[in-house]
Amino acid sequence: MLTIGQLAGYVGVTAKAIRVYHAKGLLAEPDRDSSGYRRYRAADAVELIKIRTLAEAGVPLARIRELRAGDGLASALRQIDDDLAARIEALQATRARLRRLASGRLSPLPDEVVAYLGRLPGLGFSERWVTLQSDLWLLVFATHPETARTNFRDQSSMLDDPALLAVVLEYDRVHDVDPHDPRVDALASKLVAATRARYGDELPAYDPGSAIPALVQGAVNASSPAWGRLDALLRERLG
Amino acid sequence: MLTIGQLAGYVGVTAKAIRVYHAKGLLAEPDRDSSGYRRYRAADAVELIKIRTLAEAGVPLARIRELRAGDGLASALRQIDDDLAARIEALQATRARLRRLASGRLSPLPDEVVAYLGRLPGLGFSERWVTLQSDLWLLVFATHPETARTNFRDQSSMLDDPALLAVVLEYDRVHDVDPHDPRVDALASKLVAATRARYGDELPAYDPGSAIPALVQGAVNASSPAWGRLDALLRERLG
DNA sequence: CTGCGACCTTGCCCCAAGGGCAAGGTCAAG
DNA sequence: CTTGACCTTGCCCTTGGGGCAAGGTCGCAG
Repeated sequence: MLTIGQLAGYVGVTAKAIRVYHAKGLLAEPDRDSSGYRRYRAADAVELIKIRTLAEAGVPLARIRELRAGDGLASALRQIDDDLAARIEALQATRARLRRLASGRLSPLPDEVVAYLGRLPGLGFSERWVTLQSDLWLLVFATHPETARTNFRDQSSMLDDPALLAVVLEYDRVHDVDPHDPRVDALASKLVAATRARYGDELPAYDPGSAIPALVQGAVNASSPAWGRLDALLRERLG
Repeated sequence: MLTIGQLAGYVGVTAKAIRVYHAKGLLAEPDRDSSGYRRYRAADAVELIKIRTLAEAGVPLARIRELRAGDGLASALRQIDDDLAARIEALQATRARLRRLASGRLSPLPDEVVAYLGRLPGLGFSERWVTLQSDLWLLVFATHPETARTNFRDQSSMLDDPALLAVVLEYDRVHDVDPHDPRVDALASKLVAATRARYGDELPAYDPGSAIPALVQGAVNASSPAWGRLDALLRERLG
């Protein structure tokens, strides 16, 4: 007949854990010897091993108790197995993300982006615009390292075309006007035309599984009612 | 500028979690607007994504804070990655164990073992012996389903040889005698002779990575001083 | 202007699955 | 007989939040 410490040692758990299983009704309390010590038999070890197997699979203790009481065991086991498979996959995905986090430089931004941001004030952009652009590229480079550079070059090259530059500058400027000012509507038309000229009917798509475009646009819209309206107009007209 | 709920929604966490990260010093408190609401910028989203990536990898929040404060980041990330790999393997092992638990019948014991246990009282074995045997095979079948049957047939077939049966019966009987009674010593000699005759110098080995033999023998020894001494003598002479 | 519902704020208590410690009883060995 | 290693119960501590209360705010509709 085993003491609690021996049982714990053999099965590889702590005595405290065994007491917890007793307290939660997972494992039946064994008989006590004359001095009040719990005395276990090998059958208890079998039960304990089963409990640990389930617990290590991440099954909550309360659920383990139910399983041991009632039946429906087989289907529950199948579900636990599926769950376990999902968790393994999730961990592998996390691991991949972590690798990217480790390899991608954690320091702020690529030099070419820093240079781009430095040019903006000289071209007439507001400080607010610079901050917004900095935030945007920070986010995009952090979350889509593979495609960020291509996207960035595409976007930043717009400043080399004086006509496009003027449109973008106007975007910056309408921040503070009334949302229903006719300039907002006019700017929307110009942006639609410029976009069609640049990309045709095939708009460049971000990773559809990502919330980043929504995040960026949400931040932009929230900072000015005029920009919010502008965004609505563009959505409507570009479909 | 984002509110806490928007940030939470975009990154896929709850607002409460973000507040917790603030409280634990993981994420800097952002500026408040005029009504006291927290207002976030895209850079905060980047930080939050990094924090979540680490948290999902199982890194404790306290550790994440240290990592973000001090450096030694690269080696820490490598270690976290190793850790993650280990956890994935452990889960896969657990899954395999779970499968065995599901496929192996959970109901007590194979019929042939039940039949064997039923024969024991008629052969002259004590109730204690029957209990012990039941416990033993329960454990062995639960933990070593592949080899249990072979082991069991080997052991149970001993009862078919009248000479061996007598020795095993005597094992049962010496339970209550004094450990230094000469019968213990004599029985040890008989057991050594019988073992040598049956197996030669090559003793049958259990899975060496398992604690089951120790568990069973520990339970046996603990139940009687005479059996404890018998075990010591056998180890000495066979070991 | 006044709702209304959806948001935000802080503060508090609650959960799982034990860990750790205290205060006392027990056991085996020297 | 003492010592050290066990055992007993009871209580508080931890992690990563969840949930609720009580109150302040927001934007929109009537």
